Amino acid sequence: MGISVNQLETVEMFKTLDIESLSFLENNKVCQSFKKNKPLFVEGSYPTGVFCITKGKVKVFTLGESGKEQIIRIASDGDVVGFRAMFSEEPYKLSATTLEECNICFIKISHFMEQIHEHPELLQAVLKEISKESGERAMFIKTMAQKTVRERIAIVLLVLEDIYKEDPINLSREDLANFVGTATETTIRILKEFKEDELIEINGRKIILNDTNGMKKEAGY
Amino acid sequence: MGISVNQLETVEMFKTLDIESLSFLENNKVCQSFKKNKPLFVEGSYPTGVFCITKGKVKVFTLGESGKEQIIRIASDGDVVGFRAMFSEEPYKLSATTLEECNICFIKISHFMEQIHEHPELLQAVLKEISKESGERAMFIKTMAQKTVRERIAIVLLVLEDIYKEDPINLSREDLANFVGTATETTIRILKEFKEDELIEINGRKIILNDTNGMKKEAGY
DNA sequence: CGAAAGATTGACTGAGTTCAACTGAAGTGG
DNA sequence: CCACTTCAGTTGAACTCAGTCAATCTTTCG
Repeated sequence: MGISVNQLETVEMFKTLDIESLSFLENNKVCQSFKKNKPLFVEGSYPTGVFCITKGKVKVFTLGESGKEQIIRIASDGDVVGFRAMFSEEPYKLSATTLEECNICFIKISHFMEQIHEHPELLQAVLKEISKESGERAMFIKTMAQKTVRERIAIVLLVLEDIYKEDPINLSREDLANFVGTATETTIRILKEFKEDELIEINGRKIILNDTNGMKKEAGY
Repeated sequence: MGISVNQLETVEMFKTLDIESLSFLENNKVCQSFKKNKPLFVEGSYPTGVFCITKGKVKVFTLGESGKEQIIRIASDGDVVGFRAMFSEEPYKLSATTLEECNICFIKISHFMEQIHEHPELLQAVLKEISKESGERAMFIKTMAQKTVRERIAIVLLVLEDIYKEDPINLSREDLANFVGTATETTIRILKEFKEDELIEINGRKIILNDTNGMKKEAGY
């Protein structure tokens, strides 16, 4: 834990900030290393600040009555999580947990809001981010309602490819299933088919996409 | 069509505005009466302004490949639709169509943005609105992924009860199905069961909720 | 009044869930 | 370092919820 410099530069949402306000945030952040499977925040509690991921992956999810997680988003380096609840003035509707070891900078609400009020371009960036998010979620609703499980698995693999970039996709089968919105067993069965069709390679829990175009066909676009 | 006064007072999002900026919007709005089934905007096109509903209901939806609509929201008197795309600087991801005869005030982007920049409280209200929307959509994703069709129909009926208030719910079976994310036939069958269990009354296409608590049980809360 | 659209019902089918058993990998403590 | 536990991953089989198709009935509206 501690204060360190020049970590927020990589944060997408802060790209539009001038040096002055960026360094204000830099000076007021608290950076911390998180082990795997550590919660950043839990649905129902109230936000105290925002989390900027500088290294690692975080799952953002919500629990159903049965205790089953629905993953809404996998956040990665350069992403900010937990800012939505700040502006809706509600408790968190979602929880966030690290998927691997992470470096995360925490910025207190008061400091973040201070910069927002002084720097309209940050507000603009936040508004744009939340607007995009809301639009993507509408599309996700449609996907859930209209696509088969097979198509949804293909879609999620394509989304994850973007997030994991060069690296193989590295999620438990259960997390994968909870992102797709299906049973773990179904996920495993369909992954096996994709492997047999040479769309992916499987090394233990790691998945490598071999044929992005083929996968897009599976996704039904 | 034409200009008329004091219509925007009923718009929830403008409640925080002072008289001065409200009257600016009043003076720059264009009010229009829309017949049933008229599109306000279509996904893929670019926003030119926002739509304030002063009378009537509007469905906000997106089309799947098969041509099936997924309804994301039913907007009503006092709601503003079509502002999300303005801030994400993208084309519309959703379409909006009137469900009945509507009175709708249109405010051009330039006028809306002008007020936003001059009146931070409007920006605050917009940000809050979009944040809430995004949170609700995350919950909707979970509902789609984890709830049975029967539960989802109950949930949608409860949502619609809030929107239609005193009036009976008045949607086609197809629209209802497209909100729930299911087939029309399934919707009809389950509505019949709810009627037999005396949770609802059915008069043609109109539905009256008799037993809100019973319906909440069906919704699984 | 007649046509067209929307609502309803029945029969059938199949995608995906659930349950149960088994395998393999990864820790963990003696 | 190995035996033991534990958890993730995998496979099989049975079952069921919900979708599809087709026919019919009802309402709406020109």
